[in-house]
Amino acid sequence: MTEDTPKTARKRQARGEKRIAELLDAAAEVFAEEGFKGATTNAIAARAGASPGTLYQFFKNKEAIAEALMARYVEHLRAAHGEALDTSVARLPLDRMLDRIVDPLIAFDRANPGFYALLVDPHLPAELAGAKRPAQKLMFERVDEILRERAPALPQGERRLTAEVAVHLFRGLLPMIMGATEAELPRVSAETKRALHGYLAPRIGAEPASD
Amino acid sequence: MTEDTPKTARKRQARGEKRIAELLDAAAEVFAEEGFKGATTNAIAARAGASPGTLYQFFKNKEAIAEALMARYVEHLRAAHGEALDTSVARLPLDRMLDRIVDPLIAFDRANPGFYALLVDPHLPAELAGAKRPAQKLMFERVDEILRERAPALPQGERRLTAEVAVHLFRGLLPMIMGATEAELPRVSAETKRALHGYLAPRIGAEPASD
Amino acid sequence: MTEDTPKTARKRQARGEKRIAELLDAAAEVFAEEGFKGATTNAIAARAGASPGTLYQFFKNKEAIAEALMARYVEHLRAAHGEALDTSVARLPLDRMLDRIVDPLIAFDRANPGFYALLVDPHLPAELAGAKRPAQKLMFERVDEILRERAPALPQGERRLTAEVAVHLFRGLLPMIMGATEAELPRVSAETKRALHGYLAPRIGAEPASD
Amino acid sequence: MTEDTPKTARKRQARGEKRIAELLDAAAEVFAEEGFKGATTNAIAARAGASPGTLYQFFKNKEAIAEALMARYVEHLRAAHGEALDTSVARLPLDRMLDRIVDPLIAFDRANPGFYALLVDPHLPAELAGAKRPAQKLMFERVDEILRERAPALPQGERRLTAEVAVHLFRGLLPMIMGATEAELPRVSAETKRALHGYLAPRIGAEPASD
DNA sequence: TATGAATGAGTGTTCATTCAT
DNA sequence: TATGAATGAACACTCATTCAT
Repeated sequence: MTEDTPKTARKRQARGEKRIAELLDAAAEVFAEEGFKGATTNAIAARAGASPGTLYQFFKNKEAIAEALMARYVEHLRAAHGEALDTSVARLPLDRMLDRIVDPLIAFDRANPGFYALLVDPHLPAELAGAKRPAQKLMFERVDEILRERAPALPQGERRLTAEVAVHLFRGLLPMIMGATEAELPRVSAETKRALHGYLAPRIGAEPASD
Repeated sequence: MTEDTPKTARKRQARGEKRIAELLDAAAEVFAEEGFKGATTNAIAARAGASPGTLYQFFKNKEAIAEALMARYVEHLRAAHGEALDTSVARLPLDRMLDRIVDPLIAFDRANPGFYALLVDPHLPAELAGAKRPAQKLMFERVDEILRERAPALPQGERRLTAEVAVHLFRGLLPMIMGATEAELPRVSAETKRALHGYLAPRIGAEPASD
Repeated sequence: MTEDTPKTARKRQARGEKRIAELLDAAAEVFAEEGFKGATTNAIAARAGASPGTLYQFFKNKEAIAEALMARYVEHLRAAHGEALDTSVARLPLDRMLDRIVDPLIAFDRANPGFYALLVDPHLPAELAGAKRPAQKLMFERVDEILRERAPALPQGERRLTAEVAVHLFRGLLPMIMGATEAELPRVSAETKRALHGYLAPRIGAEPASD
Repeated sequence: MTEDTPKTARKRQARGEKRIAELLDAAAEVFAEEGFKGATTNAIAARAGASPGTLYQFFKNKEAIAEALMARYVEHLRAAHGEALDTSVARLPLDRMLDRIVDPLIAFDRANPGFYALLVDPHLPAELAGAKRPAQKLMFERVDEILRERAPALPQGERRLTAEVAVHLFRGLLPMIMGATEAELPRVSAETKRALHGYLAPRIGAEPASD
């Protein structure tokens, strides 16, 4: 019998995906600690309790690991603050809206320091730089979409710039967010929202447009 | 005469310092392109038209190069927006004040991409991480000082937090600032100031306190 | 099965240990020819038909190679003139006793020029200097033990000094021993024993004490 | 005036020789501490308060330094226990003879650890190995000469072997001699003589042949 | 004569990746 | 699928030696 029975195949695939998940978890830790360049494929494999050979059974090379990891992050991000949210959020007062957007983002970033490590690294190899795009795009597009919903009169160019700047402002505060203790977090979180509020209010108003 | 004549000694020293400057220039370029970890001491030496041996005649190791480079940046920064500026700036309307602070900073960062590369890298070796401190401190303290001048009533804790957040907001926009073409720059610059204005105005007022 | 079958594991381990042995053999040769400092890790790897990477898979650094080599020598030495010998040897007439001790030592040293190279080098790095200790101690203690058996009346201090001097006398002749052709060896060997006999006889007698 | 006046020339030469002496002193120290391979020409120059360039003004290369140093040692050795000594010494009782030979040698070696460092190093570059020859030859020939004087009946072959072995026995004890504190020295010295006495007495007699 | 910057081949070591099992 | 030994091109750094001044 050279073919697997379906059951065996499924089991094998399941095992493979578990391995992949373990390897990505390990990679996230090592990237978070050492950065992409500083991370060693051997260290990643070891952290996952696997051998280098096993690592390369699942990933073509180091870049591919980071790509897959980024892809997983994007997926999680998308799942977390799902599509549904968007429209409703745009109708809230600005401060409530920011609560709804910023809090889960902060939670996600703090829960996933590997995400931050990759996102923030300005010297990823060219191929990988592309892999951050989806994450950045995801955040940018979510914000852009909300802005469109919220301020339909805003010209597209200005809206896109606003969205991009807003994302970058948040990114700028990430080091503080990541470095804060649990006790310090509320203040940092409040400042984050204050900053975004200060930037956005003049453009989109503190209150949603009345219909 | 076993001692150099002063003239000879001075010439030698001048040559040495010129070499150091060339090496730091080269290092700045390579760090900007590849990041600290990605930069190769051989590449730095080659870029400076020197041999690896020469590089190590002046710098103990790779970290020392980055440290010296950072020190030079800090010195330049300090020279550029000298002490004198501070007090006067605090009495301007907020938007004028931001012009006076933000424009030279943007100019400096764009002129010194190596500075940005080191400042932003979250995975520098421990020894080097300390070398960024003075630069960060310089920026933070300048802002803090201005805030104190501008809003003496602001409690210290809040003031320090505000200063730190402001610096981080600026840093967050640096990727856009660095990546902008000369044509795009005015818009990016304007957005930068808008963001800082939005964040600071509620705390320190758009107009200076009347005496 | 995520575990190796015992057989596979054993085979892999066997391969590893064979490699280690090959690398140590190569190291012994290169150390013998060039001394520790003069030996190149690349040369050692090449001599073993391996790549530098392989060498470093098994040894942390150059020192560790020499340490492992020394440990192997000590082990062989211990195995060669095993414990059993000691007591019996002490009851022989001095010249017969020296035959029993000196001949295998000469054979060992000539068979292991790398041992000599490390033992004799007075400028090993500090860590490594400690690794010679066991070998020196082994030889010293064997002699000390024999002396105690042979001349129980000899005060400990004198006995220890005698043992140490005897070992050094032998070591002093090692260059002649190592450099001798097979044809010259008997004369060198005879002189070695004569020298030791001349030094030891006055202290412990040419004949064993009669019970 | 393109020619130096004799006085100037002499002064210059004197200065040159002083420099050479300083450089050799420095070299002796560094060789003693680090061995020949471990010594750095830069370290030697620095220790002498000179620049590398100056060092190479006087010595063709690192080997030449060691050669010159060895030559100086040989000269000093020769001066210390001058020719005159020989004949008289051979007529003394063996223990008195050994006092006369061994004590100054011990003193010389302890005073010149650089000598020991070079003499003992088995891995000097080929060219340099030759430079030790004169020192070894000096010691060997002195002993050989004394033996001839003392025991004219001894066949040449045996005599030469005896001389060589005696020199090696002494060399073997050098590590103890060099490492001994001033307080320990008398015991070590006594053992040295005892060992040589034990080896030599059977061949040349404890008392000089009566005329 | 003296300096010290300059050189560049070479050292120990690392690490992404491959391969035999 | 998994292992871990094997590879070899790089890398940071050194040092004997040369050269411009």
